[in-house]
Amino acid sequence: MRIVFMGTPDFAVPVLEAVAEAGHTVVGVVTQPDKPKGRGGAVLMTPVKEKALKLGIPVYQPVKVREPEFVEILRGLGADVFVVAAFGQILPKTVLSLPRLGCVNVHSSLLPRYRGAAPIQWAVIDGEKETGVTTMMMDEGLDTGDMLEQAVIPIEAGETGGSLHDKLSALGAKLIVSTLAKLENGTAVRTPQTDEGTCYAKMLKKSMGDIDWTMDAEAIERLVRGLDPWPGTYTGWNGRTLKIRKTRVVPEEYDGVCGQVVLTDKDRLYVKCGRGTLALTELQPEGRKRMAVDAFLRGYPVETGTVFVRGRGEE
RNA sequence: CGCGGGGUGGAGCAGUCUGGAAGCUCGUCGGGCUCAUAACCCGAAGGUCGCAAGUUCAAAUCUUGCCCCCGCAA
Repeated sequence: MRIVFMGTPDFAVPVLEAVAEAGHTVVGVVTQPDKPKGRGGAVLMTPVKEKALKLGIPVYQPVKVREPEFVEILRGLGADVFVVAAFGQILPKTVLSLPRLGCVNVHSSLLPRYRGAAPIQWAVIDGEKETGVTTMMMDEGLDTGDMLEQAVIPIEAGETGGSLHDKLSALGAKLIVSTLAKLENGTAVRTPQTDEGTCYAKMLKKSMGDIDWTMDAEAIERLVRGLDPWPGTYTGWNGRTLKIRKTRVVPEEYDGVCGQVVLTDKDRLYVKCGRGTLALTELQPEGRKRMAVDAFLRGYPVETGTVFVRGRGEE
């Protein structure tokens, strides 16, 4: 089939690759405009653009896909179907109705749960036992279209937003190939989403990572995993920001206030939470790489009784 | 030219401002103590102080250029 692919971040790259390798003709790739990113304000290509260039596919980077001139360009590509994966722009009806077979989206959750921007991380944060990817026919709503296929995977004990992201990306790549085949030979089955059990995965914000030590240790542990590696969780310590990279829940309760270091020795750093205790096992001071807690404690002695606070820890 | 921190034995840090014998907490190896130990005691090995050039009697430390890592902001 003739396909126009729309996507932007790393998640979409394997999907684009799989579609191209499945023998379809990707006649164009639409991705977000390049923006200054990273240190020094360097302008970087989006991951999808980089891959598209390697594959020799024409790249389009409209500021708004709905601009009439661009819609005409899209129409001119004469695609049978648009495949959309983490594109980052809302497609208006005029665009959705262009391709003969419609627009198919690869969404990284088990719809109707976790519609929205950050379904992968929220599934971890909420402590879900499993998640997956869903392919669906796009409509004007936000991830509300009819579902085509779904693939499920369990969320492992130490799963992080990053590890799950990679797994779902690969899974989504396989699934879209299957879905496209069914669309092509007319065997695709559309299943409307129920309105029950839906929930939205709000966009992640840096401030979400500012640990509230009054929360339960288990909830904080999940937050740390869900937001790793980005945007990451942190706490205030000596007027500085200390990133919390990895933790482990300790069942014992200690006396102290929430956020207080209640036990520490060569390789342990226990912090009291709203309920339960959290052992910090991997940390990252400002300007440093992440390191195991024992290494951290060698260079940054922390005394029992120290209290971690919100923000930057200015007293 | 977005702002900033950093590269010192295997690990994490101090020392750099105020040049002048490379340090701390660990790890490793050997020995001792012990019923035993991740505990304790004694000893040892291990470093071109990111790279290059310069200033100086003397540079981890001052000057210049370059490489790499990281935090913030986007």
